Amino acid sequence: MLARRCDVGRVQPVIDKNNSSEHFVIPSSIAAVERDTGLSKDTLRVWERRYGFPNPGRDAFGERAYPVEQLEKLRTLRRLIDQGHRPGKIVGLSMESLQQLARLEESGQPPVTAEVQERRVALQGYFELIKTHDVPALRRALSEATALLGLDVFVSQVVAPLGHMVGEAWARGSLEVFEEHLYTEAMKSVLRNAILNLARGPALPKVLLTTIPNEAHGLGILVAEAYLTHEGCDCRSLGTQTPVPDIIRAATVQNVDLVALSFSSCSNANSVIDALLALRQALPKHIEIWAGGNCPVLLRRPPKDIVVIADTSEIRPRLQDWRVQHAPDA
Amino acid sequence: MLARRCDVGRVQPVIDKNNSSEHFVIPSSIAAVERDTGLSKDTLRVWERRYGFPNPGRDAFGERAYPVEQLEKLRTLRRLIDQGHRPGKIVGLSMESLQQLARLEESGQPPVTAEVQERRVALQGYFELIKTHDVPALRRALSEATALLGLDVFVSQVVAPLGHMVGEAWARGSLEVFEEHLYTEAMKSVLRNAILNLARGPALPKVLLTTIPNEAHGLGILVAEAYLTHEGCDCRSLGTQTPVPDIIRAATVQNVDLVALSFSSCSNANSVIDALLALRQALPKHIEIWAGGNCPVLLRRPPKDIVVIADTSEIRPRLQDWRVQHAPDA
DNA sequence: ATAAAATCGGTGTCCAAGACAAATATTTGT
DNA sequence: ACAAATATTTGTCTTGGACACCGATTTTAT
Repeated sequence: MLARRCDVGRVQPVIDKNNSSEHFVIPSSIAAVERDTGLSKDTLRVWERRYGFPNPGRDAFGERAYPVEQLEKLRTLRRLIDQGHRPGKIVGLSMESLQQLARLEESGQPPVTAEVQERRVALQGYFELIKTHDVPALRRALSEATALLGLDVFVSQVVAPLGHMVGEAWARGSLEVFEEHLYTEAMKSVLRNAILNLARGPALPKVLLTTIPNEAHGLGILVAEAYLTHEGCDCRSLGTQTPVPDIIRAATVQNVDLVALSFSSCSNANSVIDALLALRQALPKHIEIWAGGNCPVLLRRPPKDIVVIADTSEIRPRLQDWRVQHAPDA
Repeated sequence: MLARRCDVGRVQPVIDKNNSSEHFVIPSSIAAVERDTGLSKDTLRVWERRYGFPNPGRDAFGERAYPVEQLEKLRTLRRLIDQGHRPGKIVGLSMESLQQLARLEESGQPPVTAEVQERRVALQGYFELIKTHDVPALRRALSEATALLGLDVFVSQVVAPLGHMVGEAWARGSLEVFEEHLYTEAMKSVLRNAILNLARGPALPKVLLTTIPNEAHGLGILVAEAYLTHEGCDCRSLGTQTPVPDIIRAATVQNVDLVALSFSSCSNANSVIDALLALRQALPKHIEIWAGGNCPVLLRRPPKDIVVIADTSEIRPRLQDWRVQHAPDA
């Protein structure tokens, strides 16, 4: 009887900090590390070769076995790299240095306008609801704010800055990933509700919204849908992660005027431009492609004939442009 | 000046079927094929080596360039393999044979009970709304059905069989992927609304719901959340794609009684058991782990100490078990 | 002085061919 | 007929090399 991979190897005794009772922690395979960090197997191997980190042990079958500490450091590295740091400069640093580095980032670019300043207290309140994991209360509070401010103001003065706060807190490690998930769920719920309550007018343009595979963050397209619906557009969302050929089919069959895609900062840069090029290439000229989200590569090398939306405030003028350009002349 | 990868190579002239004007179709890189088919780069290369398919050309840099037809065939193959076919038996077949094979599958296992039979007409109606892409009407129809039948009956007699119909239609190619996305979005919207309208009781057990990374299908956890909330549980959803370490933290910090995960048929088998083992290993014994969804590997080799939910009808008795087992004795 | 072009180290992805554990199918033995 | 042993299939992991692309600096041209 052969030993099974899950039975032997990759097991190290570790003392639990909380209850001090001994238990075992299974080091992760390279596939699991890829899954949990978003770093490709190729990248993990080439870092090991070049920088000496990660430095995984080997299980009984000679395959890489990453201890939990290294997985944690890799996750921190990923965050910092998404923020603009270069791998070669930071992989050698200790975990403490990395956390310090993340903290420094904090006071970088404060996206605070005068109006936002006024809402600081409210935002802080939402943030504390996130930290206490009280999703129903958060949802209620956000929902009230929507009703009070109106959808467009809510988006620009609450969703955007709160997203910034959450992103920053996450980047410097003071907000757990699952807490960010809780926030995202609450916000999505509120936005969806707001969209449903709007009168759905068949006004132009007809918009298709989605994200490409590997881009799991769906908050962006919801914000866009909320804004566009509020402006009277005819929105159709495919949800997240639609394969590129299917985006093409949907846009063609449904005869939409523009395709709106959202990209987060954790999206793979090559994947983003590749998908945008393929889309632009396959779709007829008269269908516009809008790409939004806080994805660095969109600003650094914006592909030809793609409308890049760097901020929600750009949506309205862009929409005006479109409507002027496609004014009734038939 | 060096030629850039996106400028040269990988371009083939093709005649457009619709307007017969010539345009160019860019063959896909191996990364794009992985993105759009879900087949790993390793798998794509090893299939090529063993079976001679796919048989991509090479671009100006010697890298694989997959024509669209091959990408389409790969997507069909993926569908059939998810259905239980073996790669070696079907990769050599022509596209026509594959489609025929998919059609044969259709009359396989009809999951029709007497009650379901009664609802056939209604289900057919929903299906036609999907095919006409009328999402608002679909949402309205489904919403009415929820109110009429009650959430539990709606789940078992509408969501489940309709999901089957959609899955089958998709498998035999008579439903586009984007149409499945439209259906999913509408259903999610209806379920979310239904959940919000339920009184949120703080009754036990406290449940954490999510999916692992690489598992994008969020309908499963929504169905579970609807059912469990209807049964009075205290549900907290993290949305989709939470990294395993963060599921562990969320479950620990929020002190939940059980973690419910959903897996679709397209989820990678190794990833599934790996994640479940890691979770079971890291979480204390008193936290139950439930794994649901139509993922074949869950039934074939259910991991130790994991509760496998093969059908929504199993949720209620399982919940009973839990409540009996954890009856107030303190 | 300012803009465009060439240079250069850093970085991720791709390639090849081999190895092998685990999953599945088939044969053998009782 | 059914269980155990054997054979085949299949996906993932391995190593080490190659190179296109990115960002920044330096050089050249206007």
